[in-house]
Amino acid sequence: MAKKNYELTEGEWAIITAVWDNEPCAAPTVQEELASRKKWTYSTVKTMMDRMATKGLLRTERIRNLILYRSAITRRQAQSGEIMRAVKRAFDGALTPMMQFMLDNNLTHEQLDELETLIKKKRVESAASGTK
Amino acid sequence: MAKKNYELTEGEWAIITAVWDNEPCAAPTVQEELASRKKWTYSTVKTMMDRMATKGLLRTERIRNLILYRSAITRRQAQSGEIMRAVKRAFDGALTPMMQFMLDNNLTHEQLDELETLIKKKRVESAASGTK
DNA sequence: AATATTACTTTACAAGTGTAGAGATGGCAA
DNA sequence: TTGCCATCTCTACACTTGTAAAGTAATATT
Repeated sequence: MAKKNYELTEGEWAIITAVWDNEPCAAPTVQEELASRKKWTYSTVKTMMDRMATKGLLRTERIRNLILYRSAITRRQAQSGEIMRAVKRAFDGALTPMMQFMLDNNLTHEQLDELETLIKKKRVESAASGTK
Repeated sequence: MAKKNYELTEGEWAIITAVWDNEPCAAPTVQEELASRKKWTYSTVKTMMDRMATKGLLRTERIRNLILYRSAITRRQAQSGEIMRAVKRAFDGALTPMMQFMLDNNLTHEQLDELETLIKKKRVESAASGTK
């Protein structure tokens, strides 16, 4: 398995999000789905989707006159890619400093509490099975 | 104050990092500094730096035949921008889910411990002053 | 002064991304 | 059968980013 680091553009995020939510789906569906947020014409959406298919972000299946698209990467993969990108560029690849930055700058009281709970639970879980 | 969300490209990150470390500095300095990692010619570096100045990422001061560059944004601002970018695209703007994702996917035991300590300390700090 | 060195300026080009018009095509309604 | 509608295909263009060569100007060296 390749474990590639996917870095999607703004537009690609918009599109693949719509695909995840409707998959498998045709280009017009995606265009309509996005119509509220993005004022993209059908042409625009279709072009982007085809480019994404070429890149391996989407897969296509042709059924008679219709082309069905599905995502070729999972939401998790894309999310992970986005995080990796940030950590690599802005924190020299080190995750803990990045999390620390987020703690210091972006979180409220309640979110801190929430997080602490999560960590506790996480620790218990990973203790219960031989985790890295 | 504008509170803009800065999104730097890969190349811009490389350059501004060198600037932060040498500021104020001239383009040749930056080029030499980066020479090990990036095999960019002077021309390339200079072009990028001038574009960055135009964009407001760097500021310049001309002293006779020399142009001195300084960063126009702080490392923190750039880091924050990178995080905001990720959270906006990949987590619909919600920070806690992003942190949870990082906890679940990217961290080791030790890092979890580390983080918990940080959170504890953070909580004490913010309790000690009327924080949001 | 003549030359070499250093730093700057101008110009260019390819790939990628956002954006879309215009035309082709297949299937359904009148 | 004749159009109309949905969908697809082709082509294009501007802007950004990475990349750099070539030329010019200022300074330093001999």
